[in-house]
Amino acid sequence: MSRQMVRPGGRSARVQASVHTAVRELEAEVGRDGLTVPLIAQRAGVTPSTIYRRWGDLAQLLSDVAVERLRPDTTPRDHGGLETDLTAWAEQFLDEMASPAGRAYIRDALLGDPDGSNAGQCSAYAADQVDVILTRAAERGEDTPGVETVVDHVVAPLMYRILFRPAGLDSAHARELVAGLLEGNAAGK
Amino acid sequence: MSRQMVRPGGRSARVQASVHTAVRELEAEVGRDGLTVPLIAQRAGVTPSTIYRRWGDLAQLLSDVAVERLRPDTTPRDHGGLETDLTAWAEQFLDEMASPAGRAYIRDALLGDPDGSNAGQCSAYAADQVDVILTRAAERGEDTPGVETVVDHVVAPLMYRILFRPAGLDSAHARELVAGLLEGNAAGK
DNA sequence: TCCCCAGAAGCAACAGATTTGCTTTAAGGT
DNA sequence: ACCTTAAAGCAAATCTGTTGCTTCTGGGGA
Repeated sequence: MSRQMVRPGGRSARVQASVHTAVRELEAEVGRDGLTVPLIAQRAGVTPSTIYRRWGDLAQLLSDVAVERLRPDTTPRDHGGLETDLTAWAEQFLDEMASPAGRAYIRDALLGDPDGSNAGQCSAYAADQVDVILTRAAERGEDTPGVETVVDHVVAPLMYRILFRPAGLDSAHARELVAGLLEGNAAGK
Repeated sequence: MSRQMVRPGGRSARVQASVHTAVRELEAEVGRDGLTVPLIAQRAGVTPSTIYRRWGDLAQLLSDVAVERLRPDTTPRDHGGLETDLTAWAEQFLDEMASPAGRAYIRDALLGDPDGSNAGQCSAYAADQVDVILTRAAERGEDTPGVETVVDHVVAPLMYRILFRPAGLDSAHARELVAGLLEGNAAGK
């Protein structure tokens, strides 16, 4: 389980917040590679051992912060039709995730994640967004594929290329994936 | 570039070999999390600074070792038909990659890989295997999709789930992906 | 063949990161 | 208001990474 929910209202929460803030500020100031636990602790007004005890190590702390930053901040825009909605969403997803910053967050999220829960969270974010789009389409009466199908045929290929083949990845490919999905089998699962 | 090819015949090569061996042995003895650079150095009969200078840090060393272990050791078996070949390959791929050990190697390969070359190598291994299968099918006169299509619709979904959604992943899903690919559009790209 | 050079490895001292036992603080429940 | 307990602070001990300098090794040229 992520270390997010720890006595939501007390000192722990304050510490957690100040540590997360310190990470974000320092990342901007000294860069991703300049981050160290003692440095973060100092900025957060906390002792290093607090961080070590709560997060284990820098990797897990960064993983937590990365997941936060990967949380979508808006609901997918409604363009009036499934294909346009999905295409626009996929393009934006790719844009955000394939950027150097996005890649770094994904890596951090995966890296400090012994049990896979943070990675699962990221995947859930994407699945939720897709679900919103599909539900909307279904309400319009459109014939929609299942969330799993979209994840397999759109989200996964994009993420795979982001992680394993940094080159040759553009929004045209995102559009093709969506198009291929909808023409082939609009009624998957 | 991977740190593999360094003066293939001299002392460097011996050091590299003994370090890699030490990593594999120790991983078996103390477990993935018990590994440290000094420990590996001692076992390899080398000073820690040698490792730090050549590999930078533990993550990058592990990444190198992981890529080695992810290299397929056999050519995909020939079952006489595209669908059977692909299905069998996908099931085996999933088996190997989704195991705890496989997941750990993939993570290691991805994480200690600043420039993405090790990840690219892993992806290339899979693509090569798929290519062998497709080429064989084409020679039989079968109608085959392109390698990219197979990577997008079979390899990527499997890898995505392995990394982001450890649960609910079985060979049935691998079979479905292959079936979906071949029924939908046998002549992709 | 012998000698020289460049690239690696060894060594050792150092800086800083991590771990840990114990003490102190403060949320949350009664 | 009091108790319980999880979490934070503190400080000493330990271990990991870093660095300057020396020594070794193997390949190439005279």
